[in-house]
Amino acid sequence: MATMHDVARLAQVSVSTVSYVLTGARPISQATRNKVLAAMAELDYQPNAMARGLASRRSRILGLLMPMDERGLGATETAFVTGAASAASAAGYHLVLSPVGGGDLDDLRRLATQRMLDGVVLMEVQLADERVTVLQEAGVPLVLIGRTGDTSALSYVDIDFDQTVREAVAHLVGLGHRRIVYVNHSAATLASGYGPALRTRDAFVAAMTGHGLDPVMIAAEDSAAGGRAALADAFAQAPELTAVLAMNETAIFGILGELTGRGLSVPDDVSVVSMVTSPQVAELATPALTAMTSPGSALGRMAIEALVRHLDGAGNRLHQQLLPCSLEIRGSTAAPRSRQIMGADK
Amino acid sequence: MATMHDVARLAQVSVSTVSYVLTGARPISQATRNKVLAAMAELDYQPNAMARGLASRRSRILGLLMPMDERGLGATETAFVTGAASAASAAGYHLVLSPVGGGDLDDLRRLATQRMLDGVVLMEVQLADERVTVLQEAGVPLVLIGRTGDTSALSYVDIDFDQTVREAVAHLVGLGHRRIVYVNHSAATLASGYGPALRTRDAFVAAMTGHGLDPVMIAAEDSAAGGRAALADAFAQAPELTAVLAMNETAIFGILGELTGRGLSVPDDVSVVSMVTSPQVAELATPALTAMTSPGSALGRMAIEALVRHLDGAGNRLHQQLLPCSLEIRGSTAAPRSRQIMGADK
DNA sequence: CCGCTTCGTCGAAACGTTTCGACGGACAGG
DNA sequence: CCTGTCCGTCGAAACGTTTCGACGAAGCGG
Repeated sequence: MATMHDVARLAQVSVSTVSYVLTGARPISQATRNKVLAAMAELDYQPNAMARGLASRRSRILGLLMPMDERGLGATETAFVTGAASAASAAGYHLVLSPVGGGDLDDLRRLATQRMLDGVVLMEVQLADERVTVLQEAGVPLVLIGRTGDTSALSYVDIDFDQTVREAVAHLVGLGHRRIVYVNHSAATLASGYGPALRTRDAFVAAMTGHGLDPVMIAAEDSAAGGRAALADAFAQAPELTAVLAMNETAIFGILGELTGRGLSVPDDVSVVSMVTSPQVAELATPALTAMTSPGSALGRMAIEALVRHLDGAGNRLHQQLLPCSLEIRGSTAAPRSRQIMGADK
Repeated sequence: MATMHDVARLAQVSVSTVSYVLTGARPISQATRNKVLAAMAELDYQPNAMARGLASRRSRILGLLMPMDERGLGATETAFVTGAASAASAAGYHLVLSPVGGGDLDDLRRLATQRMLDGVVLMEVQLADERVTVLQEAGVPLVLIGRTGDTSALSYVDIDFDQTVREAVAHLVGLGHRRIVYVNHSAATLASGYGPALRTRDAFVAAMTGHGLDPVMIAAEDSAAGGRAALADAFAQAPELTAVLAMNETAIFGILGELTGRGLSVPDDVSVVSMVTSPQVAELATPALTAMTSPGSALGRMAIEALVRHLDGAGNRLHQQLLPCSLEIRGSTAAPRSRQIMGADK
């Protein structure tokens, strides 16, 4: 393990000069720079991260805090992560993921307070999220993916659920559907203040009302069984439904199974649109699902970039940005066959 | 940010005494200890991780390196992670996940060589894995989840594929199945040296031969379409098949879809067993899949424990351990209906 | 009662960087 | 030719711990 001293000795310069070559904090002549670089290469020098962190009071490590429940990470979350990781690496930071479950708030506080993390990106934010409080108290720069209820003092990037839902509904209405059911997450999830569930609910009501239609929403457990039950509910509440819009990526497989079970075909009898879904998951179904694809990797990248800007630049401004999902039409949507449509364009 | 100096001053002891209270490296009288602890509490003291790491030359951070491809993390991988995280936290270490894709070997080398990680657990190991070489050269203690081809000098924990396959086959044979097809990962994956694919292939041949049966294996792409194609292949090679054993968690949905498409019912016409599958995924299908559930969280825990033992204890011994998946019988397996069975017990 | 361990504590030297003040020398303006 | 800037470099002091050697004070066997 060569140290800066070794490099300095070999290059016949002082230690501080080596440091300046590395950090660029002060100008160094090209000649000296080359000597130093040659010495570093010869010794295979690697700076010691701990010493650097201690002296500079910045670790150049960013944390991405992701709750890991037993359900696993969908492709959407994975895209966040890879987008964030490559952005961090481009900015000269390391990104570490920390699997903070619900219980380990203390662990989180310790991590934050030990000055090991320069900044943090928080995933899967609840409308009221204790983690945000803990981190703010610890004075750690913070960017959210998702939003708390009160966003006045927080930087975040999030999906534009409002526009996403509006586009999804517009697609179905454009095809001629009139009776559209929205399958959301479970009632418990809604009650717990899960932002996406709440925001899409409101957006759905708004979008449907805007078209002069009646919004029907069902809450479904995050499981195949939940999806089946939800579809039964849906037919009870709206027997003449011709389209389903589902937020619940897990339940959707149950919905499809139940549809088949009832002898209904997708998309001829019922059209299905899956919200905030990755292409990979959409392709799992038969037929492949028309879906609103989430801008996962872009969100991850933007979150990190905002954080880095906050750390490097003096700028204390908040970064608040929304990105809609993009509609990708696959095989699960079509014009409804039962009733002929009037007034629908195309 | 209070430092040790502040604590020492308040408690009227020397700095080193405070350090000994914290680390337990030398005995401290109960009276002094209490004074120090009181001072720490009063100042809300938190040790600085960087300074500690610099002075002690150990970061108390463990890395879990997981390749993040676009496919996302299944519940199995997630279980690894949570198991590992809780074990690390119990041992007084932090666990950070580093999403190392294929390309960033340099990034990995940097991370390892900057003495930021005390040790590393590697997931999804290939039979010939460059990452292992890089880390060994950097001198970072290493435990694998999975195995390389040559395991002579490596610590690892892995699934006991041999026994897992044997149990799965035994289950089907016990039900009376004779014509069993194994759907593995794709030919490309096999060629790339993906251990689980190769090991299960060999184990399947051995198990079937052991029962005096003919092993039929199909390679399937990791997609629903791949599964459908595989099933077509399977019927071409073994028209009278009554059971499918699938390693490919993604393809299995295509297999099920295709089965339904051909008017065959599960499990009455064809039994299906899914290998190395989490309960969550198994429940997605209709009917829920009989599956070999992977001991994910146990594997993660054991990997970390082995690593910590290696770091803390002087023991330089290798840790090599295999754990089988456990058979969980759900709705997708039953006795074959077409031919009556003779000689099958039960 | 004397020399020997053992126990609890202290002071100081690392650990490997960054960063600040200082200082020659080159260079420009007057 | 003198003075004031700027540029490139140096030396030394942090940064907040751990850890080592030392040293009094007990405790003990003889």
